[in-house]
Amino acid sequence: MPELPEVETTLQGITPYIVQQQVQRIIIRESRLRWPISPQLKTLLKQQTVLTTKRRGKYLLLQTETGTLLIHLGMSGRLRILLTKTQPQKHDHVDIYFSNQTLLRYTDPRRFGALLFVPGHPLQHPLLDHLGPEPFSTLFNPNYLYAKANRKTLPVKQFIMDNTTVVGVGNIYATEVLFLTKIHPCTPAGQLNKRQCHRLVKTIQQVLSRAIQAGGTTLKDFVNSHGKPGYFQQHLQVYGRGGRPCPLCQTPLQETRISNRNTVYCPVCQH
DNA sequence: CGAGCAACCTGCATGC
DNA sequence: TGCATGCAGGTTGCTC
Repeated sequence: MPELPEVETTLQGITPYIVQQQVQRIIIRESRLRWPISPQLKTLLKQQTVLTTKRRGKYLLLQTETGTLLIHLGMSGRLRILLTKTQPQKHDHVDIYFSNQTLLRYTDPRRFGALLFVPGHPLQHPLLDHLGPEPFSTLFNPNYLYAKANRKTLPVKQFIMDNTTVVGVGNIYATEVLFLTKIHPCTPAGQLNKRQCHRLVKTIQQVLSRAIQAGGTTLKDFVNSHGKPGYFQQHLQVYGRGGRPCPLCQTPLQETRISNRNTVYCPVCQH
C-alpha cells in the first residue's frame, strides 16, 4: 500500500484526532512485526500526550513529551481512526486509545511494518539518520541530484528509489516519474545530464504532490485513515500496464525487472 | 566501499 | 475444488 503520498494522506487524516490527546490504553494483539514490538512500548507510551505529528520519509512520527512513536506501514500496513468499540478483525495488531474516545488502529497483514518508541530526538535514530532529503525540501534540487549521481553505474530507477538519494519514491512513482521524464529506467545514474536531473526533481515533486492531492493511490485495498480510497491510480500512465499501448505513441509498454522490482517503460519514448 | 539479493509475511491471481 | 507457484506498495542486512 504505502508510498509517501499514502503515508502523508494517513498522517493528515489521523492528526486532528490525536494531537493534544493523551494515550490511555494500548492493546497489542500481535507484536511480531518487522521487528518485535518492544514489551516496554506500553509503559513508555501510556499517559503520554501527542504534541505534534510529523513524517520523515515513509515513517510517521508521533511526538510526545518524552520521545517519539515511530510507525512504518511496510507493504501492507494501515492506520485508521475508529470509534472505540469497533471490534478487531484479523491483522488488527495494535490499538491505541486516546482520551477523546478516539481509537487509532494499526493493521498490517504482511507484518513488514514497525512500531517503536524512541526516547529523545528521533532524527538521530539509526532508522532515520541516514535518510536523504525530503522530496519537497530545497536540499533536493538538480545540482544535488547531479552530484549524487556522479559516476554511479546503478540504474536510474534504483537510484531514485534509494532512500539516501531522496526519500519517498517507491516502485509505483519511480516508474511513473521515469515515463514522464522520458528517461529509460536502466540508464546508469552517472550518465544523467543536468537537464535530466532538473526534470527528475521537478517531476518527482509534481507526481508526489498530485498523488497526495488525490488522496494516494489505491491498488488493491488502500484506504485512508477514514476508510476512503485514494484516486491517483486513475492518473497512472504506465505502472501495472505492461504490454498495453504507450499513452504517447501506442507502442506496447515493456516490462523488465530492476533490482527485483517490476518495471514498466516505453521502449520508444524513454531513452 | 558498492552491488546484488535473501529475508521478513500474507493474500491473491493464475495455471495445472 | 485443490494445490503449487509467483507476485505484490518496503527496507534491512547479509555475502561477495
